[in-house]
Amino acid sequence: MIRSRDAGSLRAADAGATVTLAGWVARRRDHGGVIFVDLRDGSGVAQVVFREEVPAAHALRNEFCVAVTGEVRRRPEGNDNPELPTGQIEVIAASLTVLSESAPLPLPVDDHVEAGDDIRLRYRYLDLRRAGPAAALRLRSQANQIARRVLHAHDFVEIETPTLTRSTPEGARDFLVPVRLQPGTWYALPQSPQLFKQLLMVGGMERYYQLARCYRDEDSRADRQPEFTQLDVEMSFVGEDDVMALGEEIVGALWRDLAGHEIPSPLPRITWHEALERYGSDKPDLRFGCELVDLTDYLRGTTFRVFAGAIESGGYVGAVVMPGGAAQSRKELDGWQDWAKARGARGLAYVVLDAETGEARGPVAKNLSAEHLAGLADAAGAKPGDAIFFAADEERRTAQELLGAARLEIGRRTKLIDPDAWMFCWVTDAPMFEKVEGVGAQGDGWTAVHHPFTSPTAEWADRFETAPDQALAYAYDIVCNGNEIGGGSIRIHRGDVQKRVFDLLGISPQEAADKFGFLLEAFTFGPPPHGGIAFGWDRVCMLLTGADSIREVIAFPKTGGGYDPLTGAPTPITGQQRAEAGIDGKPKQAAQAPSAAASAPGPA
RNA sequence: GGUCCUGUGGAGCAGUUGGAGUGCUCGCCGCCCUGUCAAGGCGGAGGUCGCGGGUUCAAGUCCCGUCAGGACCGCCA
Repeated sequence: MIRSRDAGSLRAADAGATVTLAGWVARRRDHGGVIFVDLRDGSGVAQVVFREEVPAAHALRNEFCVAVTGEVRRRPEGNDNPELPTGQIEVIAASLTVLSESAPLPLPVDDHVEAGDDIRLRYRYLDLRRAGPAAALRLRSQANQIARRVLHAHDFVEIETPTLTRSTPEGARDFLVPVRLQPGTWYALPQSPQLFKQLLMVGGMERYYQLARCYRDEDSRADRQPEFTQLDVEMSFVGEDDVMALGEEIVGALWRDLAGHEIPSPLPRITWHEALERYGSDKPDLRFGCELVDLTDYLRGTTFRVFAGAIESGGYVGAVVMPGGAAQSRKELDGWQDWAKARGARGLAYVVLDAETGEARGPVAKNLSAEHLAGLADAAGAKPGDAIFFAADEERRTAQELLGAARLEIGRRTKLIDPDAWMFCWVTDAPMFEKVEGVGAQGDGWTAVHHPFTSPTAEWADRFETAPDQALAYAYDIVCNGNEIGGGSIRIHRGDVQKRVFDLLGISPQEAADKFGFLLEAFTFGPPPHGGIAFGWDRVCMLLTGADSIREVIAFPKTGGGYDPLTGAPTPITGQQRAEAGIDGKPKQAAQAPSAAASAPGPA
């Protein structure tokens, strides 16, 4: 080793020791006759003192990579720096080796300066020399270890699955890879290891996990990248409660060790329908109240057309209260209309309650009857001085989600959200199916909310076809502070049930065989009941580090356009690459699952 | 595909009603400086105001387009 000690590990007890440190010049203070250099390595920072014996120190510049040998000394009286763990000591340099020089920096390596995202990503390796970004990656490493510790304690087996594979049934766009050896054919990068982990259950591995890289070709968000990581888990011979208990154990260990927070056990559970009713979201933020109020019955009979139209068509009118919202200016209240329109709503009706008299005012108030206005505050749970926002739609969920978004915005604007709080819950009993609008000749159909291998609940197993819009699944999401950090389900392991699900989804036996024949075939050989969960590992690490984007916990993230400013990927290819890659080749035969002919789904 | 915000020496920002590339902090270069710790002092270099077009006597500033980054909707568990 070039160094004998880590700079950040030095303490007063080390005084008198001769050490060799190696690291970077974080900062220098050149006084002419004496030069102080903050030497930074992976462990921290220590002050090195250069005097006339080491004149080369004058030439040091920021981020030069150096090795220094010298004696650790207690700092002179009054010169301690209580800000630094190493602030009681300094190293008196006897010799200096410049291991490599640094060009002038394109961005400051300085914890006090926040550079723009593009320049940080372009020079991510310099960004990572800063304490914050470095700590984020180190925390992620610890999170990985904690998860592995918990899972290995339960005899889980870490297994890698292919990334050059077939399309998986998650429903997003695939990234495709051309195959040179079979021109005209393509691998898909996995959107998750879903099918492989189920095959591993058929294979008797019983308990599988993997920190799996997943790929989805959809637009980025602060919490979405085209490639991301899941902690993927699957278990055999279990029910929902078993999977959720394990999930809680993992989350509990993470937050205990990395956030110093003890989560309640068991975590609260809320059904998917209740989450929408109360919070207007399938990933409710429980850090504050302001729950939605269903006013459909209360306002029945109103002549206000916006509400009456929704009610008469069997829809929903609801409200959310903004505490103190009556104090908003007309401009602010108009701003809510723009806010609502920006998310595709026609507007956001509101009533403000006079802070003194409680009288309801605002454009909507004129349209409501005296009786409806008189009881409105009580019905909505509002006080004088509050504002009440309404949403009405013939689709219950549409109106509720608008109110849910308004609720979050209220929480932010009125600072009702405690930034230090951790509020977890499970959202259970998700619907199995969601209606899809008919395309062309096809009428309306159904699509799987989770994926087509998700098991109906026992209650619905025999009759989900009778009311697909109401059928419930053994599917569960774990939510933290309004972020979905994981989700899973119990899978279908019976061929007859799987066939009925495909029938409802409009997937023909031929199509099922083409896409998933290998899985269906596997399920003819005694598949165990099984289920699992996958955590959005980037999001988990983002929350644990307090970052507001998963980019902060990814070593080399991409920009919103899928561009990597560091490597310049993606790039065009040469004509030769194109020819070799087989992109333009014609496949010899239509790609089929190997078992397509043998295993049209039938009773297992 | 859509909406919004941002783009000004290497970094982060300010730039008023349209009136000279003006300013601040840091960095960079040179000189000085023996106890600093986001050291200090003096001097200096460094600019296609993202790019293109338009309005105007005059554009960093107003308008249109475009590119890049960010946030969001659609999309995506």
